Amino acid sequence: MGRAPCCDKNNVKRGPWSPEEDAKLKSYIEQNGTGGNWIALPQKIGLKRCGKSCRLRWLNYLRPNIKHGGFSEEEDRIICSLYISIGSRWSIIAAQLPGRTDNDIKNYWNTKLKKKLFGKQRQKQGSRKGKEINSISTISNNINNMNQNPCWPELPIMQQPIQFSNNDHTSIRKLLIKLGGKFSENDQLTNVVSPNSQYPIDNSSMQLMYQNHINLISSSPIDNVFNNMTTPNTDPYNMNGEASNFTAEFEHMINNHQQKLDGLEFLYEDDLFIDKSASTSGGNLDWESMNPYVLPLPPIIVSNDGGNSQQGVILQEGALDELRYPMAQ
DNA sequence: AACTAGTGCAACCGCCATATT
DNA sequence: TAATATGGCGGTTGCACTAGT
Repeated sequence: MGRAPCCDKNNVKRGPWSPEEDAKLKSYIEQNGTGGNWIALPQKIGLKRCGKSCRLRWLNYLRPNIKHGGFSEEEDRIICSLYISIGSRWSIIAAQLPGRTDNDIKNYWNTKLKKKLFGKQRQKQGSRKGKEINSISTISNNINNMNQNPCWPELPIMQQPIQFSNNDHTSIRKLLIKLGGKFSENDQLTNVVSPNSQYPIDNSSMQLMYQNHINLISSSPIDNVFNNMTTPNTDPYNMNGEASNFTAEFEHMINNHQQKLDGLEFLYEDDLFIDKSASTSGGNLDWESMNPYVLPLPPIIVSNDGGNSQQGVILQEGALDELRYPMAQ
């Protein structure tokens, strides 16, 4: 038993919007707002459209300050780095790109960026001995698998925001809540302390940690982003174990989630840096020991008192593991 | 000129989360 | 508290357009 449809599909118009419909919807919302009820809106203004369709049309096309097409190199970098970090959370990615809609970014990724990155990789692949990638569908299947079973630990908290302002953490907040977290009263990501209390951290530290990661990608031409993931690196870790090397992150991802990477061999050729044997022999590396090499693990409070005593991001018990080891869920 | 394959994008679908009754 | 309505999101589809043959 499915749910009743939100509208009578036989009595609503579908397909492309006419300029008249656009004008009706736009002028009504500009004058009256949405009224908080999209479903009722089309009847109010005499449109034979589903409320959801109206909402989509407004958000993706009619809303003021929408940018279409013409993605800049900088936007490319941001999209790629966030996609690599958090996967296909288009709404969160869109929140970092003013004027862009999630739909636009999704389309742009699916039609251009993905091919730009993975297509290049494919070209490289073709010139190598050994494994073959025969078709674009193999690649897209691989990407789909990655989406469904994200291979890397999800660390969205520190990685997402381009700017760590005090008043705009909406998307991060939503994601955290999705992951089981909750916010303290003042609703700010400040004064966050790790469970082991070794990293008291403030906003600027968070900013720095995040930028270390994001800059690794965003400082390079976009075409090099993927190369950074797979090109052998003679010094994958720096001596301080700082979280500044994307290759290390990728290695970690592969080492810890080998079983999830079936079919992704094109990402890690035999002659690359990865010691696969070490990864499959039951030696799941502990996150804490790996972490200094990989990514700045966001310090998180595990709440034992319902989150009343401290400011910051407070995760319910169990949510921490889900955050750190999503594959185990 | 006609056909085919590829591309880009708007719109739809279905699921899940949240709000309301 | 359960049922229902609505919002929001990511995945997918359909179609117009373009390029290649």
